[in-house]
Parts: sequence; C-alpha cells; structure tokens
Amino acid sequence: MTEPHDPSPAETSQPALMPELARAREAARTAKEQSQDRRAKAAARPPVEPATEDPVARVLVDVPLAHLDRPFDYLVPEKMSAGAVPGARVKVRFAGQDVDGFVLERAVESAHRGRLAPLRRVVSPEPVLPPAVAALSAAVAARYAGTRSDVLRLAVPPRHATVEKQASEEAPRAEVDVASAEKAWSAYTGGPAFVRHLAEGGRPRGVWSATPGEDWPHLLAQAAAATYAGGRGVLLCVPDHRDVERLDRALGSVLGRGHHVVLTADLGPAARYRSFLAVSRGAVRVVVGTRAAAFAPVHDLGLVALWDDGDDLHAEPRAPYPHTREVLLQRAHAEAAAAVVGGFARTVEGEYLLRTGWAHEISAPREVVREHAPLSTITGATDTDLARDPLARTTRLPRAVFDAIRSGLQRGPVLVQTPRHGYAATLACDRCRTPARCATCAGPLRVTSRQRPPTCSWCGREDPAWTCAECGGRGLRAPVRGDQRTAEELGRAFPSVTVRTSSGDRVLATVPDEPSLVVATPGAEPVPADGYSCVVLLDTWLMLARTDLRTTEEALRRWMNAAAMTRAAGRDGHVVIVGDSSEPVLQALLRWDPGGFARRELEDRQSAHLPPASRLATLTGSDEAVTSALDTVTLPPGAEVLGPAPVEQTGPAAASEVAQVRVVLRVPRAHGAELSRALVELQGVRDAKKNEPVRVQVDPVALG
DNA sequence: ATGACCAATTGA
DNA sequence: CAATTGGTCATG
Repeated sequence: MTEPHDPSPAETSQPALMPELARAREAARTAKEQSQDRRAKAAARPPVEPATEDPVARVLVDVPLAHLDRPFDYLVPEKMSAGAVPGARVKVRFAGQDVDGFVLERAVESAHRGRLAPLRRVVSPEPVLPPAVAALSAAVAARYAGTRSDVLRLAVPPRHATVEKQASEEAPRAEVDVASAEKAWSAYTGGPAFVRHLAEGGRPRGVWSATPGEDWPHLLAQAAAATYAGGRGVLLCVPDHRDVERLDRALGSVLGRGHHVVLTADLGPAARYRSFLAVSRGAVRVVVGTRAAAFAPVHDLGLVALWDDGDDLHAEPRAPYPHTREVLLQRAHAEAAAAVVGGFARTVEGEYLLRTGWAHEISAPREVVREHAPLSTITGATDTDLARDPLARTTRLPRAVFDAIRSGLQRGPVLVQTPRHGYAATLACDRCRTPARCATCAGPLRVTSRQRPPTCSWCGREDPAWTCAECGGRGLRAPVRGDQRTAEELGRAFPSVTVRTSSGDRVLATVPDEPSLVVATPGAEPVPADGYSCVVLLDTWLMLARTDLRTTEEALRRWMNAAAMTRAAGRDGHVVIVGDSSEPVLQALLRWDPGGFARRELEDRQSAHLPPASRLATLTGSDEAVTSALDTVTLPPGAEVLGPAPVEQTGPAAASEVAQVRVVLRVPRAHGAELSRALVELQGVRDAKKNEPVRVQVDPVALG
C-alpha cells in the first residue's frame, strides 16, 4: 500500500453499468404496472419534501456482499438535511430491508436513472466517518481484497448515545520544548534532524532501531510532542495494553495532562466511544492505542508511529485482516504525514521500506549500541552437553546458566524467558533436538495420548519405530517444559529466592529492582524498574523449530525484546543464550545487529519469492469452493498458484467442520494491486451467485 | 441477504 | 399444461 493510491473510481456513484439494459427493463414493465406502483407508494407514505440544498446523499450501506460495496444515492428529506452530513450514520431502505449506512457525501444530483428512495432516518448527525477515513477504508479494503463495510466495522466504534450527548473535553494549549525533544533523540544518527523536521511540519519517514535498554515510550512521546508543537496531530500504535500504559504515562509526563487520549478496544463501549469522539471532534489530537486505534480520525495528522511492528498483535484477526503497519503507512501517504516504525528488532517489511527509499534509517552508531548492550554469551544445551555436566543433571540447567543466574541475583532481578507451553507441541530427537517428522509425509509428530505411539499430525499415521534422520537417535522428547515447570525447577535450584511467573493471562507489568527470579514467556516479560541484571533465553532451538514463514525473524524479535531489558555490560548486565552458537540468528542477537539480520532475511525472501518482495494471498474453503474460485478468477500475468493443499485443522470446531483446503497465490510485488483487484472481483461474482464462501487473505501474517 | 423474474424441468 | 426449481439480475 506504499505505492501511490489512485482515488478509487468506485468512490463516485457511476451510471448503471448497463444503462441500456436498465432502460429496456423499465420499458418492459407496462405503464399500468408503473402507475399502480407509484400510486401504492404515494398512498403508503406522504410525499417527501427534498432538501433545498444538496438533496442527494451518497450512502455506503452496511451489507456484507462484495458486489454491493459501492455508494448508493438516496434522497435527503428537507427535515433531515441538517443532520445528514458527510460521515453521519443513517438508516436506509435497501433491497426491501432497513439497513445501516454512512453518508459519504452530499450532492446536487444523482447519476442514478430511477427514483431515489428517501433516507429513513438520520441515526446521529455526529460525523463519525470523515472523508479521510472513508478514503482510508476504501484503500484498505482494496489492498486486502475485502469490503468497506468490513473495514468500517474496525474503523468506527459502535455508537454510545449517552456518551454522544456529552461534550468532549478540549485539550489545553500546548507548551512543548522542541529542544529537549531533539536532545532525547541525540543518540541516533539523524535523530535530532528527524525531530526538528517533525516540529517544522515536515513529513520525514524513518525506520528506527532502538538501542538495547532504550526508554522507547519516552522517545516516542518526544517525537509526538515535537509534531504537536508544530500544530499537528499524532497517532501512535503499540502491540498491547501494557505498552499503551507505558506510552500513556510517557505522553502524560512530556505533554502534560489532557493533551492525549487512549483508544483501545478493551476500554469498553462507553469509554472507547468517548475517546473516539474526543478525537473525531478535534478536541484532542494525540492518540495512543492498539491496532483498534489505527483508523482514529485524528485531525491534521502529522505523524503516525508504530512500535514493534513485527508483533503479530498488529495483525487484525477479523476480515479483511489488515495489518496496522499497512494501515498507518497508507495514512502517512494519503494524509501527507510523517511516519516512524520502531522496534528493537527490525522486520523485513521495515527493511524493505529502507531498501525502496520510502523511509530512512534511524539507528545509533556501533559504539553507542555497544555501550548500551549487555554482555551476551551462548551456551550449548543438548542432552549430550547436559550429560557431561553433573550440576545440569540435577537442576536441568547448564552450568553457565546456573552461574549467571546466581551471579545476577546478587545485583538485581533475573529474567528467564522460556517458550510458551504448547508453543511447539511437536516432538524432537532427544539427542540433537531435530524436530521429529513423519517418515511418510514429513508432517510433525505429536503425542496425543500416553497409550499411543507418536502420531503424524498431518496424515495420522502412527510411528512406533521412529529414528532421527539427523543423528540416528531413537529417543523422543516433548520439547516444552513450560513456564510453571521451569519456575518449580528454578525454585528448587535457588531455594531462598522469590520466583515469579508471567505468562498467558497472568502477565506481570513490572518487577521491582531487587533480587528475584522472573520466569516469563515471550512477550509477557515484566518491565524491570532498573533493568534485569541477567536475562536467560532458554531453549532457543525450540523457537526455531517452527515451519512458519517468519520463524527466524519472530524468534529474534522476541529475544531482542527480552534482551533489551537487560542492563548494559558496563553495569554487569548479562544475557545468556541457551542454544547452538553456529546459528546465524543467534550471532545476530549476540552482535545486536537487527539491521544486518533484516538485510539477509530480505535477500533470502527475495530469492525465494516470498513477501515482501512478492505479494501472497490465500484462498481457503472446501475443495469444491476453492477449485471453482480458481476457475473463475482472472489472475495477473506471472501469477503462481500453489496448491490446493489440505489445511491442518486446529481448534475445538475442527472435527465437526468439513475439510478445508488452501491455495496460495503469488505474484511479483509490482502486480500486488492487480491481484487484490482480481480477488475483489472474484468475491463480487461469488457473492452475487450465492456461491459457498471462500476466505480470501492477502498477505497472511502466518503461513505454516 | 432478499426478492423478482424468466426459463427449463418435472409431474399428472 | 401447471407447478416447481434453478439461474440471473437488481437492490438507489
């Protein structure tokens, strides 16, 4: 979506696609029928007096069908003229039903040949869908081959009438010290210039690699303040609620009270709508939130900021599955705003923005990074290593890890990151840790019951006589110990120390600056008051055992996010990585080189024709549905069709549902827009024919 | 989705 | 030949 977006022709209501046909049909009806029709209508409803000014409203109706995803014209009764402003919610009669809709614009006349139905009701004159967001929704729908009504469900929160009656509290006058904002960014090459540019009303775009230990909420708040000082609005999106709270506090301390609002889905309907209205009314122009905030109608948008863009929480799980990064970059483009995409790690998409020159790099010189980085070491931990280490046999921890934890506990809190329980439920060789695969189809082996031998989760064959293809080993192990088990073991190894766990739905926000052990799953690490003295990354090989498109990138991101909480080497901060030191990704972690890793990863992806160099889309549905969709669709030149292949069923509903298959469509990135267009057309045709639905996903975030 | 319309198909 | 079913088209 970074390519220039042409204003969609679908935006304006067009004459009926086949006017001749429409006229012929009209003529075919007898004059008698028509006059009866009119008389019946006139009798049923008193004639509406059209508005004297702009009596036509172009309305986007809320129907889920792809071929109805275009504006329809309605007559505005004079009585509703004042309320039916662009962006207002209305009720209209559509195909014999009362449906919800948004007024996109008012017009003097309609290109529609027939009689216009009047608006039924103005639900509320509050302009909740301003033109910029309407255009954004159209662009996102087009990009993800979805419908605008689906996107609008994500973009406009449900109305709350009580809240709407209340006035929004206006932000006070801003007093911002731009010099201190520049100073906050002085560790980064080009940082102060970037901030100055923001304050001066410019639109710089940067991909920011934060140094380890960076107080990133403070820096984002300073960038926001600089933009705000120049009289413009700011939109900041972060992965989860804890990050929102941190950034909320940072904005409060930099901007003062009342200058920003928090906008997340978990605020609840009333508070969410209150925040939304404060923004849409222009009372407040700095917004921080999760992916639900990406569409917030910020006035005079000057900066969009995204933290940790690799976090899959930025991927919307509801159709059409837009990614916050793409939504924000589209906004930066369309609304001429600056953009910053930041993180400790760098995504290949971030690297691609640099490669194409769309954004420039904001990172610290090598010596600054070194100054902030902890001391990092890698220690091996295969069972053969452990067997040679008597201490490891009793504590199940390699000696180096045990020593590092003991030493770290002298100086402060110690974090142990362990892969999530069930993160990879597959089995692995207990000697070399190679994931165990089915001899017949190479699917992953799992243990489904204590009584049964290991079973392939793809083809279902049992494999009682498995041997490792790598080392010939015959022993299998369930690779995940889980955070609870790890915590118990550490408690026994360090009996006098407090052990806390943070994972799943029991996530700790912070941890005090005193000796204690914290066992956390990736992404759930509590923020230490003054840095961890030591961070241990357990079972790194396990995170790399997945077969997803982003396995390596995602693993490095999680490790860097944990390692970034460690004190600098100068303050005896130590990261111990348990894994294979020959792994290039662990070397990148050791050297703290997110850029180098992203460059290599992007090259690999380009040569393998994977995103972001290529654009992928998946079609999922029953075998028949997917096959017929493939017959119908007109793909752009050079498109590849991979599959169909059966989809691994997951979740509780899996057993009851019909078997699903999936095809992957792939085109060079330059043809991405054409692919999306083709898929929109496909969905339109299929919906119109009432075909069995096929799920279309453009740029799926995970592809196993 | 819902409904209207037309043509082809089925049943007596 | 009427009743039924299925495909196509339109929705303002």
